[in-house]
Amino acid sequence: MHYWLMKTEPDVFSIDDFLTRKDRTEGWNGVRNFEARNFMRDGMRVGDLVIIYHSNATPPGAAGVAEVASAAYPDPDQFDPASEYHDAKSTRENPRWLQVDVKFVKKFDRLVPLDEIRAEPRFDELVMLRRNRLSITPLTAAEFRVFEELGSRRG
DNA sequence: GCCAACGTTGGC
DNA sequence: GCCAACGTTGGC
Repeated sequence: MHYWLMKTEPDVFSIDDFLTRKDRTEGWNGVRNFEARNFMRDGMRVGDLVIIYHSNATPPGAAGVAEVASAAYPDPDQFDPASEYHDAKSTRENPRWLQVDVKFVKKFDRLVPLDEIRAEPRFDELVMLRRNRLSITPLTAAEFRVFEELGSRRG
């Protein structure tokens, strides 16, 4: 079992949007960074747990939990010339970009804001804080539990 | 292989 | 909207 943090802009896809999808599952398309792709391809397994993080939001922060629901497979948008995610260098024989399916588990009782993530000593080694802009990062089991603790704090 | 230009991310 | 960080591209 591995743990991950995946960023999403809530204006595009938020934790609440899982509830509008079939099986509360979303294909995590649009990842266009090789390191993030490699995490999906080489690291993720069905059942891994994922913190869903809202970026470009007010405030930004951790919004809930999801789980990996498929192995990595080619992101279809890369083959679509009309898509903003189209990649002319990608072929169906040798696709560059992958996605996984991600299934809703729960929304936190409250958003855990970035300020609080930064201030938390148990997040001193958090890869998301150390690696600017990387949209998929690994978590330790301990870090995952801290997110759950902070997200379930009452009022 | 170097590195400057360019594009994107994402907090503010 | 600004801009720092930093990954990618392409000329050489």
